[in-house]
This record gives sequence, structure tokens and C-alpha cells, in this order.
Amino acid sequence: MIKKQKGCHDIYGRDAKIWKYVDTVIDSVMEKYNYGYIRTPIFEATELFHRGVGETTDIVTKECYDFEDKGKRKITLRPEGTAGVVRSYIENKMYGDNNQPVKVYYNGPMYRYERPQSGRDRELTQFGMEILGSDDPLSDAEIISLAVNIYKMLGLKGLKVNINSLGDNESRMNYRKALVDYFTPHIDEFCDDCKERLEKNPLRILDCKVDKDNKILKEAPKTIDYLNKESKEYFDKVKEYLDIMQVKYEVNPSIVRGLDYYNHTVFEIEAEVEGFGSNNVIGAGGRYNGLVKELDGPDTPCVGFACGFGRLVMALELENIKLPIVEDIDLFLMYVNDEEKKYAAYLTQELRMAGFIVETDYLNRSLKAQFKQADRLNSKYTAVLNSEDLDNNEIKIKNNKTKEEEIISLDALIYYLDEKLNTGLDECECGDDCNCDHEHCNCKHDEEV
RNA sequence: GCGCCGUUGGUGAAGUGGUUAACACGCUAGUUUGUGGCACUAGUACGCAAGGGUUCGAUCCCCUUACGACGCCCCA
Repeated sequence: MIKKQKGCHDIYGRDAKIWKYVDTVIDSVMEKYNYGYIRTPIFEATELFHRGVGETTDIVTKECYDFEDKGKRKITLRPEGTAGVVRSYIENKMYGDNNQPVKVYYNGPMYRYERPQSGRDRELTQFGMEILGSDDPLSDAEIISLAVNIYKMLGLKGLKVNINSLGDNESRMNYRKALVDYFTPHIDEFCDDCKERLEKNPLRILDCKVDKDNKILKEAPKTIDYLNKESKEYFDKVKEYLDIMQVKYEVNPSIVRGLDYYNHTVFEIEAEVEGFGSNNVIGAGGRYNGLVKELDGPDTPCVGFACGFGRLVMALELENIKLPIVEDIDLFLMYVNDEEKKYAAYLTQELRMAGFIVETDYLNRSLKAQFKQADRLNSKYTAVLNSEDLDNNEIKIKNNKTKEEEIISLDALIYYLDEKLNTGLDECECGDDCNCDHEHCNCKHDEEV
């Protein structure tokens, strides 16, 4: 048997409904914020990621799917979304558009050659957004608030927003130097990973899980203290806008981010949910003012965010959030003989065209088995097509919940269903302000997610 | 790249170095039933991830590989 590749997943059935629903929420929130959808290729020139994401980052050195195509081109499956968007921005000269800044969002598969574990796959879906062409702190705050609002629209409650500032290049360099100077005399007290980090990426030491209780680590220099005047003012502005937007956050000096292109604002959003694995960061982002220029475009300030779709869905499930997905059908039509079956074929067609979700049996099952199937499909109504009734232009229809049966004229069937199904929704008795998929009421008492 | 645990039917799984691999659910058919959801009966794995080894003999012991779970690195 041919099996799916390591770290990949088939999404189908109920899961697929959830994923599609999350898609629609993302689309609708992005629309409100006026971000345009952008779809860039899943593979790009290898060089794009090496220069864009950073030559020394793990994500490029050991996690990329690199290959050579038949024309000897060096190709890489995108490991993240920003580099492709920036390439497109430059190539399509979006910096010249008359509508600035450019605000875009993407949503699609990314590929990382990693060891799979909870919340980590080789094929992962990420959505994210970027503002290209604004160095206003308001844009940083908007990105963060937009991210938070998507989570909120989905019903997520356990959110923690950590923000920090790396400052501009000057601040970054000064800070990095200060850190190295600080840690070098004490490095023997740290774990092996940290010893390597001192050379490669000293900021990462701050994030170490092993040494997190080390006194030396706790008293290490803070990024904030090394921000120059401009960087500090910038960060203060970002925080001020977040306060104005009523976005709750915490300044966390250990947030440093892994990708080379970040400067100034960086942030991570954690899902604080019981049962989440160690990878509970569901989204992260920050400012990357140097990237466009690095990729041969005009010097353009940008800020962006990316969210791991799979982790987000996991958080929704762990929080047991009821999502408005349709898990039932309106009517199941049953039959016994061939004449009735033909009528079932005709009637399903008619009713579907009229807008109802209608099913019938395709396996020539016994009546008993058809009833079971109707139950499995959570059919709101059932009807056994009976030749005699049909001859009288009648149909016996049963409310599958109350078990009440009615004989009605076939001509009235559509009208009957329309009245029952649509008004039924209006009369939902739940007065709570909850979140259900009933069109007019927001309860979800008869659904589970 | 490293570590740790796992891999038995459609599902949840029990189990043993040796004739027919529990049990439950599900599914299909039948009996009963005013047209089902209860009950009862029957059917439902050529087989214990794959390959190799140890053994008279392995699903159960060892090795390798693959895949899965979790953790580290790193990252969403």
C-alpha cells in the first residue's frame, strides 16, 4: 500500500469542514481590514530563501526541501510565506501601486524537512499577512490586532500575546555584543545547546528551556535597555496603539524570533490551553525592514505575521469551541421497490435544486438499513416513498427528532420543508449569546465540535 | 540531526515461544417489529508494520527499515 509521506496529513470529513470554516473566517476578517489575497508559487528559486530567510538559520540550512529540476534549476519548496510575497512585491513593482501601503494575506501549504511531532509537520499550512511600505508603528499594532481578532472571531480564549523589540540595526548589534560579552565568562554553566548558541545566535540563549532558571540568564541584559532613542520611541508607539486598540499583551524580553530578517517589533501569540504540546505558539511575526532591499528591491519597511493553521485548529479543538459547521441533512428519502427508487431519484434532484440537503440510498439496502443510514446522516426529516401514497400524489414525512409523521401533498413538499426548516431556525429557544450555526440564533446546543 | 515509546481486524483493543489469535463496537444479512433505532441469530483478519536473525517452532526474543506518538534542536 502506498502511504502518505512522513509528516503529511490527509484532511477530510469533519476535519475538512473545520478547515474550510476557518478559511472563511480568515477571509472575512482580512476583508474587513482590507488586505488583498495573494497566491504565490509553492516553489521558488533556492536563492530566495537563502538570502531572504537567512543563510545561517536552521530553517534554511537543514529544513528546506531543495531539489534540482530537469532544467538544472535550483528549486526550493517554500518553508514560509514572507519571502515569496516580498519577491512578488518586488517583481510586480507593487511599490509603485497607487494604493500604499500594500496590504496582502496568503494562506497555503509550506514545507519543512523536520522530525514530526505535536504541532509540527513536514507539510504545514500557514496563513499570514504583510504590510509593505509603512514604517508607522500603527501598522505594527494593526498586524498584531488583526491576528488577535482572527483568533477571537474563531472563539479562541486562551491567548497570550508576547511582544518585544529588537530595535534597529544599530540597537541589535549593540545588544548582541553586550550579550556575548555577558555570557562568555559564564558559558560553562550553560547547556551544550547554549554553548553553540553563543556563537551562532546568542539571542536564543534567552529562550533556552534548560537554563531558564539560571540566575545568570535571568539577569542578562535586556533588549529594551539597548534600544537607541529612536527604537525605544518606536516601540513605545507600538504599545500605545495596542493600548488604544485594547489589545492585551505582555512585553517579554526573551522573544527574539528565529529568522534573520526581523528588527524592531517582534511578537508571538501563544495558545494557553490545557493539553497543548510543547509547541503552543500558534502565530508569530514582526517587522522586517531590511528584507525588500536585501532581495534587490527598494528600501521598504514591512511588518507581517504568520499563523500555523494546524496548531490553530488544534487549539480550537482543545478549547472545545463549537464551530458552525453543518453536520446534518434536511431529508433522507427511502424506498423499497424499483418504482419508488426512480421517484426517489427524481425527488432528490428536485429538492436539491430547491436548496435542501437531501440524500437517498445508493446501496439498495433494506428499509431497516436505510433508516440507520438516515440516523447516521443526522437527517432532520425522513420519508419512505410508498407506491400507494405516490399514486395518491402524497408523501408521508417524518420529523426524525419528534417522530411525528404527516401525510402531505407532494405538491406541497417544498413549501412544507421550507416552512419547517427555516422557521425552525428562527424559533431556536436558546437565548444565550453563544455561537451556533443556526442562521438567526447563536446557540449550538444540538451540535458538538 | 538526536532521544524516548509504539505499530495486532473497519474502530477500540486483549493475548501467548507451539493445534481453531479473546472481547467490545461497527458493518452486512436474517428473525421479531405497524417503517429503523431494542432483542436474538449468522457473517465479517489467508493474520499480528516490512525484511532479516535466534529457535525444532515466533505475533510474542534480537537487529534493520518504514511509519506513528511525544520531547530536544529549531520553528508556526
